[in-house]
Amino acid sequence: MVSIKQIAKAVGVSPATVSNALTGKGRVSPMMVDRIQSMAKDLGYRPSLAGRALQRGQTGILGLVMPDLTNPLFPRIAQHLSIAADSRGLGILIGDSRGSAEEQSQALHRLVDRGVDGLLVVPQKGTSPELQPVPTVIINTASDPRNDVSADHGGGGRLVARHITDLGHRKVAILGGDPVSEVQRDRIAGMSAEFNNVVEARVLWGEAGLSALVGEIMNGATAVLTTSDLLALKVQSQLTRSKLSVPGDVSLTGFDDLPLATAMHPTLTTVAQDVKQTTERALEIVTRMIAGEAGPASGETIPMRLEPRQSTSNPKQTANQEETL
Amino acid sequence: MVSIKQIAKAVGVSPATVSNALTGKGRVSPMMVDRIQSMAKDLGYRPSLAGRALQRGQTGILGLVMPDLTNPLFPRIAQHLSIAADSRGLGILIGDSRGSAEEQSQALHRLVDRGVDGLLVVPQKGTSPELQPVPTVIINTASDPRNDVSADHGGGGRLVARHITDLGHRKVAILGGDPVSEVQRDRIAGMSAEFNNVVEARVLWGEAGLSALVGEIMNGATAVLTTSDLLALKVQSQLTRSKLSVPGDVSLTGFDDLPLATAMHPTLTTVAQDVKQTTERALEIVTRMIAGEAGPASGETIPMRLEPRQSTSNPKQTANQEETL
DNA sequence: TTTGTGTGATTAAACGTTCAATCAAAGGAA
DNA sequence: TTCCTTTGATTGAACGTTTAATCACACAAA
Repeated sequence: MVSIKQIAKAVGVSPATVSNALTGKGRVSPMMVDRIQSMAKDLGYRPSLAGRALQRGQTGILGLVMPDLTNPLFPRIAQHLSIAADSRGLGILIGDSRGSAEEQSQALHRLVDRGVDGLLVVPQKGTSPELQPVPTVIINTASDPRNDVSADHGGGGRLVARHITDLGHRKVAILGGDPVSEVQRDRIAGMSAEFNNVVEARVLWGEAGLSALVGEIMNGATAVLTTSDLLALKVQSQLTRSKLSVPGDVSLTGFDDLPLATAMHPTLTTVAQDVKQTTERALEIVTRMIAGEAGPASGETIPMRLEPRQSTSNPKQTANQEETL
Repeated sequence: MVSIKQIAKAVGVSPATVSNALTGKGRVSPMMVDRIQSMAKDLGYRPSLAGRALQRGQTGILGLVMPDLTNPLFPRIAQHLSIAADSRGLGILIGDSRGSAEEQSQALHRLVDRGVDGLLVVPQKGTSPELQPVPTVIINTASDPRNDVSADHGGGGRLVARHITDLGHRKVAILGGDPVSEVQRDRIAGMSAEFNNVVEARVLWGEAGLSALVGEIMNGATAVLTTSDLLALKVQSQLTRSKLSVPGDVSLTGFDDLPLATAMHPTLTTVAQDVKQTTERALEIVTRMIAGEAGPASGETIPMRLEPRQSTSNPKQTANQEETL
């Protein structure tokens, strides 16, 4: 490994001058800067991040903690974050909360011990990660008071709900995976708010809810709104087994716009979140915090986007629909 | 931040002794070790990884480069790797090849510049990542001469093929996503080898292949084997549109056992890879290389596992089946 | 007594970088 | 000339850790 000293010796100058020339900080003559830079290139100089980290007290590394790395959104978050990060010369170290609050806390500690300059945390559902000694941005949902930036899950819920309302549905079922999740609660709250009292909506949760669905439909529900695409796929399976077709007998919506949403038949109406924008904002906030320019939770929210596809249509005319129009 | 010096001062001893006591290296009296350790705990001492990295020339960080972080397998790889890594006190820095060979090379460079001690690379399909100045383990597939460890994709192909053969199918279609992918080619090669000449198998690729599928079935094919679960879902959509049912009219198989495989209806027969074992072996190999104990590509292969589910069954009796039994 | 052998601790340098403080030289103004 | 300012470079310390070399001392053997 070639160091600053070697360049200094090769050019016949002091290490400090080399450092100054390379970082553009002190006072160095233009011609000397040239000589040093080209010599650095010739020798294939790569600054030692370790040396720099020690001196500056910053590693240039950010920690990313997710509730569960098998989260279907993780790939997209990781990708955008990774791209945005290395355009700023930062690295992303991963940490997995493995589904529990204690593991989450340990993951945070490990990253802090590694000397990360900042943390990006998607909290374990239902938990509020303990405060760490480094700048931390929390990506969760609007209703979390600690939330720094997130998709507008409530708004997303309103979007699908409005879509379903516009199509003429007046009685629907809403299916969530786990009521502990603030994100899912916000999505459902958005739906409910939009439905207000023009649409009758029954909220169901988890496996029990999944089983209860067919009953709801027999009872007159003409659409099922879920809080995730995978859940929607499960619902579709359930419906198929009960000889109910989508969207013929019942309309169906998901959330997140995973790859499977367009692979399904019918393609799934869902709500997409702008992961790119969210992660970029998160990164901006955390770098700003690191620079010491920022304060507490800003709580911004990025709009979601409805992706209307084949799985939603007008409701089949039944006895329950007489009041429509 | 509390450093070794502060502990030294607090205990009234030299920094070197503290270092020795904490790492158990030099000669320190047992009682002194006790005093130092408890003082370290009291003060909340955390060793500076930067300082250590500078002195030892090792960062304790590994780089993980994937062809595309949105790869559906990435979450599982990242998770198991992350867990296995931090049980050894290592960190995982992520890099994204973003679908191109050049980006892959840049990602590798960035990680090397960051001072990673080793690299774990899932190569961009069809490429062979350039040699890096740090120990690198390549996770690809058996037919790649540079492969260090991977799932036995060929064996997986043989597994499904045998399953389909055992069920009595004698004419099938195989659908791959992209012939450039060595993994997919190996999977298909395994299928073909197993089918040998007892089952007639037509190999199709990509979107064109997807469209040609129905024709193949009209032509007597009773099963469709794909190289990925998502592809299988697409096939099912296509079949549904053509009023063909799974597995009634045609059996269907996937690959990888993604979450969607059990959410579908019917649940998808697929082949699971033991990501945990693969990543653990990869980690073991790379740490061994770093310790200087290992040589060139070992090329091990981890067996895959068939997951028989509802999407496969005996073929429907048709004119083409008269030779069966 | 001298010589030798452990034992437990210290010293000092090194890893590569940065940065404040310092210095030498040159040029301009008085 | 002397004094001041500017420019371009150097010195030296510091970040926190590790480690080889050294040292002081006690105790046993000669």
